[in-house]
Amino acid sequence: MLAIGEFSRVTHLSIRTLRRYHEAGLLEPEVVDPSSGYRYYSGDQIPTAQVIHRLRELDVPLSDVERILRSPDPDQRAALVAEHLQRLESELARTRVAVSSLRRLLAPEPTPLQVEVRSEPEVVVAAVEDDVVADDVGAWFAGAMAELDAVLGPAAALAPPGGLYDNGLYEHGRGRLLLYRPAAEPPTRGRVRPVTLPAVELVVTTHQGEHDGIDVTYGQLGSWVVRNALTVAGAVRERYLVGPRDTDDITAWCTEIGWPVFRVAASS
Amino acid sequence: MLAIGEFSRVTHLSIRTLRRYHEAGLLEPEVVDPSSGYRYYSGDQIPTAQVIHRLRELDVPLSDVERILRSPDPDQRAALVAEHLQRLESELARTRVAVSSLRRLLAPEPTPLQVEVRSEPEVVVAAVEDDVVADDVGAWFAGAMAELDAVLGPAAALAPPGGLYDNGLYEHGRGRLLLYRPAAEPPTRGRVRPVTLPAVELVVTTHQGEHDGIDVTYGQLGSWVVRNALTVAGAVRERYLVGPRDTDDITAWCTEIGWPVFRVAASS
DNA sequence: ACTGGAGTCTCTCCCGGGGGGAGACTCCAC
DNA sequence: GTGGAGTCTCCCCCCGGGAGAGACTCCAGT
Repeated sequence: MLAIGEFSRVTHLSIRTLRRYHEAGLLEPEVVDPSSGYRYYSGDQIPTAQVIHRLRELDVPLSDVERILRSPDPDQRAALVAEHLQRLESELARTRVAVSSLRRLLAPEPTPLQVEVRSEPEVVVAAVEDDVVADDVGAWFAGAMAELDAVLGPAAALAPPGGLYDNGLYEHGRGRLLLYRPAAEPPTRGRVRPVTLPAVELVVTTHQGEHDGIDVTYGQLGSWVVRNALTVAGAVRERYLVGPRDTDDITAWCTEIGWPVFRVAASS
Repeated sequence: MLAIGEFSRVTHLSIRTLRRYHEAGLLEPEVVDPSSGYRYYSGDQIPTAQVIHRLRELDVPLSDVERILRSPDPDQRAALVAEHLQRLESELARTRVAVSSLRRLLAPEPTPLQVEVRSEPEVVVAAVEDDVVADDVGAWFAGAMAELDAVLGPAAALAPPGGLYDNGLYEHGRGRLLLYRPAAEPPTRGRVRPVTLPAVELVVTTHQGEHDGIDVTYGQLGSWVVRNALTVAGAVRERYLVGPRDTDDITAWCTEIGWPVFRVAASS
């Protein structure tokens, strides 16, 4: 039996942290003296403590650490760990994107922007629509696109798919998302419905390359809108002119961004 | 001039976050209506907001973001950013270490441990000693070793260097560190002083490979100590038998860990 | 048996970087 | 002039820890 101080020395976890892990039910001391409240750990708990330590170093939340420790099956445990390693990997990808677009932002000469103003007529499309939290956009998008493709079939590549992004998504972190594909006679199946996109006046530009860096382009388009004394009205529209379904060359991807505005007199 | 909502839409920063950035002095609105408190941003602030966004995605603390934005010289700015990228890289290294030792921990068959009990005589060494916070151990170690080498000269590789690690370092995150090199006549220069290491009874094992995974070995040694009903007494000792000064092959590194104990009757 | 010091307990407060929501005020178009 | 959208401030919550106060407990030495 080890008192908390000794256990701390052996595991390199601070006394405070050990107490917190006890409180969280993550690492219960083998014995707790009911009168004094002293915690006593057994030597067998050292490996467990170290696993927790490692997982925390990987920024695995305590709740997930608990799930991993509680799962009796080693295979299942390995799967949970692998899941987190995957999360780390996607974070790494995110970091890479941030670095590259930071470079782009700090570049002395900003890329000039091709902006066009266009009247978009009302159109009926096959769409999937949901209220989504900002963090889930990626997953939702993949699912919605898959469902659209499943319902419409892959043949209908006549016109590129697109999406509408409710502004609440950026302002409050959640909002309505709509993903659509043009279709002659939009069916109703699963989450797919016919939806009428209203006619709008759009300020349009295109974003080249990886989709993650797109908010830089959003910002440039926003600057343009401000300089031209316009006001944004309604959900942003994106159209995926060239995307993962078309090519594996990420740099060739091309996304059109359309911002609805009020009363456009003339384009520049 | 953009109200906060519009600015949020353009920059993809949430309204709340923009308010916080204002409060933190990071991104002051161009105009704040003194009567209503309404914030109004100019289009020129969009790039700044996006730079902040990117830096935050790289987990740069707000205080450092501010320093980066405030530094007028682009070169200096680039240097600050590069500094953070380096931090990211070292974090990545830390992650890799955690992953590998997690694998080691979850391995079904733990490596058997060679443990030895040894009486260490009193010895006088050339040492650097300081109170150090846990996070600074790496930097302190590098500095102290460099100073020892500078004072003693590289020739004195007769016996490997070593260190004493106060237990408070693990229990409370800070404590006394001592790094030494054996020397016939320890000089007094800079931070280097002659220090007498007291005689102790040591439970000793060795750790192969990268130093970062060493706490797993600490744990194994701790288990051994517990199983053999011993009590830890005093600061842990490490000796760097093979280290970065000897070889670039990290897997060949070899660190001896010695834990002082009370009253050892027999070894196992 | 007593005592002192080290060890441990619980408690509250703090940090950073956000999110949630209440309740009041303001802006603007009709 | 009015309603609804937009915005304000204020307070509480989240995580995973760290800091410190004040009281209690353990244990070795006398």
